[in-house]
Amino acid sequence: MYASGMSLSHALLGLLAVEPRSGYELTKAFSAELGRYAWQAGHTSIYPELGKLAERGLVEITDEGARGSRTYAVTPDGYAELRDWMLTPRPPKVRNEQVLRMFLISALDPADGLAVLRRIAEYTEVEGAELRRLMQDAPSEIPAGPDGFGYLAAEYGIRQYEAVHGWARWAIEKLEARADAEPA
Amino acid sequence: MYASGMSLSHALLGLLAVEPRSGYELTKAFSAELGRYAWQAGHTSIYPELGKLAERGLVEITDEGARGSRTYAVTPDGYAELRDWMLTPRPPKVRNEQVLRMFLISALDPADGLAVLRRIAEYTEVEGAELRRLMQDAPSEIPAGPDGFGYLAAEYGIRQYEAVHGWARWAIEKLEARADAEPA
DNA sequence: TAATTCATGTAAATCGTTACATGATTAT
DNA sequence: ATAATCATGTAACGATTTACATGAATTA
Repeated sequence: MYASGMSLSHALLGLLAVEPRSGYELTKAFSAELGRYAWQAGHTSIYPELGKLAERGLVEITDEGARGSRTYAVTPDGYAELRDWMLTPRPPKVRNEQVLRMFLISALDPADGLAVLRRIAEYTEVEGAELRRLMQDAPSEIPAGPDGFGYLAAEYGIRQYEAVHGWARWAIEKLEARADAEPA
Repeated sequence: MYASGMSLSHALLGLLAVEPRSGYELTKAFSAELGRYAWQAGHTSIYPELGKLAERGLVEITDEGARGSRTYAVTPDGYAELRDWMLTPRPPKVRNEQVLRMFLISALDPADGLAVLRRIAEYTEVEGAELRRLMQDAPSEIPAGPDGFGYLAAEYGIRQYEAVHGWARWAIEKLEARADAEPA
């Protein structure tokens, strides 16, 4: 039933399964951690997709508030669809510009490659430190309800930045060693 | 000039900057590490994109071989475009189903969430071990030329798997602690 | 009252995937 | 001979982005 480009629908089902929200609030979620590490989407794809999910009975409008806002929640069918997608392994599909740049570093001449690596090492350090600072004030257990989401995500981000930072430093060392060995 | 969904063109420029190749060989590169961690693409998008890059003078055909195969190489303009893309920071765009699943774990009930996490912990261990085994036979310096590419990529993959594995084990512990604290 | 934020939408263009299609060369 | 691999392409459909558009409620 599902073609494979359709993860937006599952992202929406997942967010709504955590907590009912409006299209506007969903849009904000995508511009936070979710969009940063996992899946990005703008309101122009979110609103039509909510309509399709509602047509298929996977979400429903549970509340209408000020300024025409509509709160959506997952239906039992929607939760079943989400659960199936989460538990069924599928061949992973990836599209990450940042990682693409890392892979293409060896296509540049060494000086340019080093410049790119140094920038990566720097921003991963800055961003990682910021996330770590945020997590210090957080509780030591996964919060129940909606906040558990951000908790898992933040820790993922920290470890992600640390890994990329370590890799960049490793690559810089390797590249510098090669530059020393074969001088231009 | 460039709209932002256009990283395929830069992936192609990068691969061709490392080494001239045919569309068929480029397609194979995308089904290896590149497609696994950074950017996936099939031959049906690669061939038309090569045509467009050639029209714009960023790549050129340098050889035609058996079975109608055409070898492409980057032109100086193409290298300039690649360099600019590599060195100019842009807001990152991410789309990764695997990571999306990780983020949505707290949307499932704890038993399902644990099942997903355990699968993640397992496959990251298996895949990481396999890559590490491959890297043991590799030289201790970045190989010059085309092989440098795979070297950087493999090390990236190893660190990536380790990071996700560590995160999954951390999350499993946290979830189990919560399950103990608030029994159903 | 002016600016900002909240809140939703449509249309055109671009991009990507799936399905379909063809034929040459090499290995068994 | 047959199967597998090499090598390229097109067309239809689906997904995504960019640009355009509107208006209500809140804050300064």
